[in-house]
Amino acid sequence: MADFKELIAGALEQALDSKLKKDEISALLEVPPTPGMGDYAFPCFKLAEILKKKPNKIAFELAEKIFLPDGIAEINPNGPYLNFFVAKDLVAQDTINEIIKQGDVFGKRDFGKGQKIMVEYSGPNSNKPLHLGHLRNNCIGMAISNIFAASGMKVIKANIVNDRGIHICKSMLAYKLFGNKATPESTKEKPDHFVGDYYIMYNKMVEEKPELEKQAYEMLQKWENGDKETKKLWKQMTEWAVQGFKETYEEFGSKFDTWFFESQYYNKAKAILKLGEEKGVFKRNENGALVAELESQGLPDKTVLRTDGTSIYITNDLALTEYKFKHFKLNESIWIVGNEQDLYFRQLFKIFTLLGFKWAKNCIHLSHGMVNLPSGRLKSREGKVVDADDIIKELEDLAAKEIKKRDKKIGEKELAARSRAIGLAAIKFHMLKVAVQKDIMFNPKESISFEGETGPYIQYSYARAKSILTKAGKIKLKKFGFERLIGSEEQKLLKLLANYPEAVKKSLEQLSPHIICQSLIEIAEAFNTFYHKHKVLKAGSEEIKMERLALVQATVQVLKNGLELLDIEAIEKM
RNA sequence: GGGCCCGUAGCCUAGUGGAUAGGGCAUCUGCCUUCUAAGCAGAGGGUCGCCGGUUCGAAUCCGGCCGGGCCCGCCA
Repeated sequence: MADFKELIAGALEQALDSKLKKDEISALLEVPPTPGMGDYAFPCFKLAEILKKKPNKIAFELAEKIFLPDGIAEINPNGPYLNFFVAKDLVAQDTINEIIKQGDVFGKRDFGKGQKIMVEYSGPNSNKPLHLGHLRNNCIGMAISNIFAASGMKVIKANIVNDRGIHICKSMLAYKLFGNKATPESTKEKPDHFVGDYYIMYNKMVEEKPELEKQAYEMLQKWENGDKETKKLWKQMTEWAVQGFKETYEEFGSKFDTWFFESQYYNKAKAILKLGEEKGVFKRNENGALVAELESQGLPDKTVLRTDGTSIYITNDLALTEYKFKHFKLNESIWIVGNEQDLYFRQLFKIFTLLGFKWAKNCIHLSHGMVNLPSGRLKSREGKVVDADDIIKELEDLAAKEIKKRDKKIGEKELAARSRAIGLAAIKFHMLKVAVQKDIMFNPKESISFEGETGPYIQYSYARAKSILTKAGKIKLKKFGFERLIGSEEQKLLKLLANYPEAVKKSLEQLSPHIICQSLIEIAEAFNTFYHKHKVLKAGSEEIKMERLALVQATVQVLKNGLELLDIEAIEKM
């Protein structure tokens, strides 16, 4: 694709007798607020400092002096800005040809080739089902994985199940006391919900019988000591929970290449703990617990091993992270975890640095905001959550209702597939369109709609465009000059399409999937405007029809590529 | 008390130094015998939390304050 920025920067460098270098100029170039002002603008404020002249005057003089490169149609000084108009037919030609030539890889690059990264996300606790917060986490995890992969990196998606600790013992205790050997099969319950119900039961019971808490801790002690009966119950309940998670992941589309279980790593930290003691990073405190001294690093100290020698959560991460880097030969590892754990990760990474691991600097915590309900914070202890399975079902049902309104004769199977695609698109886009660090308020009644800036809107635009191509039949794209796509609607759409790879690049650099969402919204809006203004199949001439079809085809391609990165299905019928 | 994050119309949100703060929801007005109206065109709605500073120029950078969230466990 012709790099107009490059062209302009080159011409400006020449006109400025290299007073500014090409890449400095390129960095200064911006896009004017309205298309009528031009395609690119060079602000002259920096030059005003260097040349000690008024920026308006500089812009004016530059316009006289500059040599117009091929592809630039017009140059126009506008106050302190020098505005450039690129040749419209060239924009169309370049953009469309490039998109159609690259097809599914348009927007992808290969600068990450040979690099390997692990994306750890989801991280459920084995005592209860997934909730709304996990859904946001899963959306970010999948999108970030896809965005990394689009840079050519090898991505390993990992899940860690927190299957060890007091929380699962609480579910176990309630089951032991009141379960009567029931099973998910016997009660016909989804197995993770089955386990979660006992957790809620425990928390209700413990208010009346505080001694249950002591019993739960005794159970944990038994578990730690390898008590056979306790382990057996634990194994059964963990299996139920994980089986349930897998069903939810399957339905939601979350994929994992590898699974870690805390119970398998928490006691493998001996070597790293010893190393830390030798290096003086970990010290015994007065009670005999092992503590990472971080005060001198501006962080609170962190206990890494209890007085009684048992592990806490970080003990697991210490062992597991070292294993990850060694075993998978990672270049980087990224944890997708909510911002409530910001301090925890700063401590963890600082410990790795102090221990002298050279990969310590390649650990990233992608911290995201919480999902809140109008009634306040999600509290799983009280069962006060929006359950993941419930919300998925609710949105799919809502989508099904909308589909049936429009298509009365739709078959059962087709309806199920389409409503799933649309329902999930609504959830995923809603979770991804907001900057990751922000908290989200989730109002089940109002938060998710199918209109406006939503997943279904993008899908709808795609389906509309695709339907034109289908109706057009087999088209043979001849070599066009595309001098018929110079109207403002076409040009706006073309520019947004051309800008899509930049959006993908930015979303990687800033670890921000919402930049891709924004790009797709703008493309869909521009396409719909174009759609209403111009008939494609009933165009005035065969030439116009073919050129417009090419534009539609390019739009279809970009929307499809973008939705794929967001893990949203592009569907041909709505 | 300390640390981190957030504050942009009734609600949600984009925008980290540049031109008139960009969208969406909701409200109001038009547009389906015309390639899918989950759409399009248009209207109204803003002290960019407040105060000060830096700058030719601040929603954006710095300082202070106010409001909200999270964290500061030998919990995860």
